[in-house]
Amino acid sequence: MDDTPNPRLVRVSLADQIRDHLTLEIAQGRLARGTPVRELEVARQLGTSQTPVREAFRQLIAAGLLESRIHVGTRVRDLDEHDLEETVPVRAVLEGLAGRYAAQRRLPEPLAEAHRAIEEMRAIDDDGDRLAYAGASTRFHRALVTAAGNRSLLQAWNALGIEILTIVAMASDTYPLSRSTDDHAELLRVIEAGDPDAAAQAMTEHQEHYRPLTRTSPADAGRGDPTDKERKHAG
Amino acid sequence: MDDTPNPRLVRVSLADQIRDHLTLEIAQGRLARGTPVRELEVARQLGTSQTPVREAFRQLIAAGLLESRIHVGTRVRDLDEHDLEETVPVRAVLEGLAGRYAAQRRLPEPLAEAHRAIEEMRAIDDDGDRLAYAGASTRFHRALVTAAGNRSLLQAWNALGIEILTIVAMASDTYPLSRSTDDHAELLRVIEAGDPDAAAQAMTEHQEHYRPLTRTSPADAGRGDPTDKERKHAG
DNA sequence: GTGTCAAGCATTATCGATAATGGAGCATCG
DNA sequence: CGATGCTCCATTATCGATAATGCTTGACAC
Repeated sequence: MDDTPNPRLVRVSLADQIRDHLTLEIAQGRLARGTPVRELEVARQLGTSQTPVREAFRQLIAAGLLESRIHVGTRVRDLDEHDLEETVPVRAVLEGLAGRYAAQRRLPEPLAEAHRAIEEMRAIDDDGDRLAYAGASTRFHRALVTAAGNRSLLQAWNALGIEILTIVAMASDTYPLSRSTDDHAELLRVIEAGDPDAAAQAMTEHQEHYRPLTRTSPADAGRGDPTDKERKHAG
Repeated sequence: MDDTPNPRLVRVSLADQIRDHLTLEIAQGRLARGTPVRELEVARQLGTSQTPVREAFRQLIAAGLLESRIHVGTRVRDLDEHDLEETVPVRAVLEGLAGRYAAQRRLPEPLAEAHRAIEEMRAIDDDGDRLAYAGASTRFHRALVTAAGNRSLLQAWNALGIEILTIVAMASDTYPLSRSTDDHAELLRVIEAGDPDAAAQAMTEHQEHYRPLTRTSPADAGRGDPTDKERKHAG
């Protein structure tokens, strides 16, 4: 029923592998924005048939990394800082809600998974594998959203395609990893302390860390984004 | 780029038709909870091949209406009141955020679409086609979320599978339609008035209307759901 | 010069068939 | 008797091929 099972146990389908492959191609710039991607062409390159490629495309379209017009073609979406930043207020309200529930319920399994993710983060140096770090970070956040024990919440959060956005963001930025790990550990501590209001606030404010990460052009700073105002309402 | 294009213009794929067909079968009780549904069997019944059925299954799994175990089988998920009620706080925070943005931006197109949806609602009597009403209601809410002008927000909201849940909920309940239409019209009025705080609050509180709709067993009332507390934080 | 139409083309959408997988039940071993 | 391994079966996952569609281009009429 959980549509995001433990990746260490499942994740065998060709579709998922193809999705991850394309994600990396895009994140690391080998597939430029606007480039057309054709199902059959990708299938040929990767030695599969069209079917799993098609499923991968669907996932990437849902995540906003590709765009497609019916019977015309699919291409790499022009994903800019604005797109990444747009997710911040949405994550803020969703994860704020998740923090509140998580602190109330403190489900052992997801919290244990969050701890494991942090261990994984700690094992990566500041100049270590940023890609692996992105994966651990995503796993941490997903664990906390899972800890809320609300299926719909997880569903909405999953739809944001955080893995993919995190990979895209981390592929180009240089946020200090060790500090990020400390931030995450603190977050988990607050949740485990069990104060829902504090947890909600901490989770919401944590999103602030991701904002500068997605802002590479100073021009973006002045845009009239109502996020800050929203944030105080989000938890 | 909008992954929810105007249904009056597109919506031709077999996959979507199959998805809607199965949704109705489930909502109207012809497919009971726990019933196994097989890709090839559905394909045979509907006179298509496995491929579009497969895509429909994916959508329904994402929406929580089906559940599937790899290489084992897919069946109708046991969707109870709790599942429906679970979506309420998530919708509350998302639509609260949407209301805030919508009031700030007041994008003409989505708001016009919201007005059209209300006209469609008004055209349906209290004892009219509840299914058509469910569609109009969903279109209204989607229009408002679209009016927020935040792609990620729409993405997360879409993932909740509101169409489907609304159909499921309305298939069995008897909420007075005319009153519901008035509620929606008032919501739109507040947004068009342009006060972000008021709009956010109105949207969030509107979810309260859906709560009793999903509560058929009094036993649910006492469950320790933190939603009420959350609501005041959600906008 | 501009609008309209049709044919060709690129691409996705769908199809029917085959391969691969996990589970259930039976036989066998300890 | 209980545990273990094997075989068969149901079902999904994948495949290769074909059908259908929307766009583009160029001819042609006005």
